[in-house]
Amino acid sequence: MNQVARTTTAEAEIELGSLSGSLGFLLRLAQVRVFDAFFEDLAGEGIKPGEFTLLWVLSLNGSLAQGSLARVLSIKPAHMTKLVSRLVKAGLVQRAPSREDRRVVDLSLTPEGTDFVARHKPAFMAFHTRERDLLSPEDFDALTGLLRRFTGLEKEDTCR
Amino acid sequence: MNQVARTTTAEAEIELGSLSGSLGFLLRLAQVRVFDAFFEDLAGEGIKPGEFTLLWVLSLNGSLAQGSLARVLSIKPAHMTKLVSRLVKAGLVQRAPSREDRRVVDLSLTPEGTDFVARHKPAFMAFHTRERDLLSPEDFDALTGLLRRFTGLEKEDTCR
DNA sequence: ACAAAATAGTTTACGCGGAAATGTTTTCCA
DNA sequence: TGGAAAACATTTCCGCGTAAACTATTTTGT
Repeated sequence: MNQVARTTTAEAEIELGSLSGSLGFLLRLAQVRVFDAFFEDLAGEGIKPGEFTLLWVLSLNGSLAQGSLARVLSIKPAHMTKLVSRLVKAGLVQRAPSREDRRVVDLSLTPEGTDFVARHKPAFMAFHTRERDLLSPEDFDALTGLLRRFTGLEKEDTCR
Repeated sequence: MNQVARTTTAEAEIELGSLSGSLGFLLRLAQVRVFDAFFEDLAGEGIKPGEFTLLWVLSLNGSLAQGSLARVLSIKPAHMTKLVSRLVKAGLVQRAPSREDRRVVDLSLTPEGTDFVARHKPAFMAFHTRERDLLSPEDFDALTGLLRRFTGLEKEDTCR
């Protein structure tokens, strides 16, 4: 677990120099913090962030090519194979060779996978609202907005 | 047919649902992006972010207890031991049992370590300025400011 | 048409990072 | 004071994630 800074006197005064303005360093610290919050909430559920994200996106899109999903989630192909294999073994996801291009593998949820997502959706949404509580509402919106722009996810208008 | 008819063109329109507002998801994407930028710049230098961060902080503080350094950088003790061992083996860092408390290990740079940091400081600073170019200046400052507050690194007020 | 290049996914081998258990030293307090 | 509890580092074991090499398909160039 992440120790709450039992800040001995010297520890608070450690000089970080330009590190404290480094985006990479700050992003890492922030991610560690969110990760801790995730497991505080969902430790007992047997869910891991990456796995549930994959199931979630599949549940929203029905069926997707494995490669497309990998690119959208910034998951490398090698890792994707293992991630999907785990979920297939768990009976939540099924692979099917695409009929249009026999190189690609189409992924979709099994009935069990659909049920799994439905069962855990409340905890997932609860975590999102809990994320918000780590900052003031306006700071949270500002932060996610900047991150969306930074990551190129600024697709604000859904096809309308 | 529905949205899946053509997976190649559908990639930009994959539905992410509440994921696109999830802080954890966005932080992960952002970190991947910064990580890529780091290796674009410093691939040939044989530097890895975590290792150089450790050397950097040591160079600014002279000597630190291993545990303090771990807490400040949010590195788990188990990982810290391995990280330090690598740097000791590389001749850049030296361990010394603390005189005051023989449980703690004090870390400091070797002369070679000091020289290493000095040699690579320009590339390190260049990467920081390059990080800034991934966003507009005001967005960058806003983002890092919010992250500092979020991570509890709010060392002082960002005089408003 | 057909060899060369490109693309999708898998396999293999390895490094990063963490949890739990261990050994040692220090602190606490009865 | 002496023994239990805590703190620090390390070791062992395991999962996450990537790079590089490989197989199988499709596309492309001539």
